[in-house]
Amino acid sequence: MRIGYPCINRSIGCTPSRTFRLPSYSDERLRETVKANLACLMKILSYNVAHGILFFRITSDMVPFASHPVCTFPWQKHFADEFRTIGEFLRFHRFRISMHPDQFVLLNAPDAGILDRSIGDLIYQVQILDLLGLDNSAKIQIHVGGVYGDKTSSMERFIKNYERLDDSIKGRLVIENDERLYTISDCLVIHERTRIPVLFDVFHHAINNNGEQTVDLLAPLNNTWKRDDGIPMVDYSSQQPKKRAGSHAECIDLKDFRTFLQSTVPFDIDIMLEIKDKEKSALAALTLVHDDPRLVTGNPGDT
DNA sequence: CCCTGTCAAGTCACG
DNA sequence: CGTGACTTGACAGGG
Repeated sequence: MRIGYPCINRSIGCTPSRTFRLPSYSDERLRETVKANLACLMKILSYNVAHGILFFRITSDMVPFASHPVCTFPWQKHFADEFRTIGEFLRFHRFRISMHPDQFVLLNAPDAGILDRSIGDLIYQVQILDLLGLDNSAKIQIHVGGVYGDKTSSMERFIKNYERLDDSIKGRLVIENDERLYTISDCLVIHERTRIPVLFDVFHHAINNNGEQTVDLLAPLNNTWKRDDGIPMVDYSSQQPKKRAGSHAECIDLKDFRTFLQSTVPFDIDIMLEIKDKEKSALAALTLVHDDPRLVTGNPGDT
């Protein structure tokens, strides 16, 4: 089991998501931005190793406009050495890595242009993971997409479009339940047809479900991840008290997290903490686990 | 220097 | 019908 946090670190003094406005685009601006983002990523990863945090989500903002027509600069070649170095570091320390395209990536979009742009973005994210030299246990997690007034046909469209994807994308793609439209049961239906692994978002499930109990879902979900996929990834977050249901908490609710961990034994999973204070909550969660090893299967970082 | 409207992209729920 | 929310705020112009 590993514990991780997404994209940025709030205590380290740099961001790996530096960007600029589209009208300011130039190859030079792109080079300096990506260079700074890569340097910051390395800094975050070093911090994570020093603190035993071996699960990390790399931001899709690493290379601004990577899948936009304006970007013709061969950043893949230009930064190949930097990516390789970071990748060696990741493999040496046995990191687990994920990426999460933003809401504009919709594999079941009826609009051909939206689908094209979505696939373009997936190709970009695959390139990042490939340049890092990571195997197919490094995953790209997306939601099923929109409903477009007809859920059944929208799920069919997802399946059809998924099947047409290049194997390099298929090997890394996993689907995640969302908080409004597609539940875990929907994802499992799609899995039956495509064999795509299903990533369990605990928080979304609490808000949007078909009455399934978490404890009953763990085995079926676990089975959707094959050997090459690595152990299942899970997204966990806490409700921000007194805010609308679904808003992410500022810091982790350790009592709730402990209860969740207890319910997952004996399944070995990697847990992404989607909490606003990022590494701070990850450290708190790790401390909890170290103080009570019975909460997890295996040791933190041991898988 | 700080404030804040806006940013490449899409969908849906809510008020 | 405009706005907020989404895995993640940061840029850049104006005061």
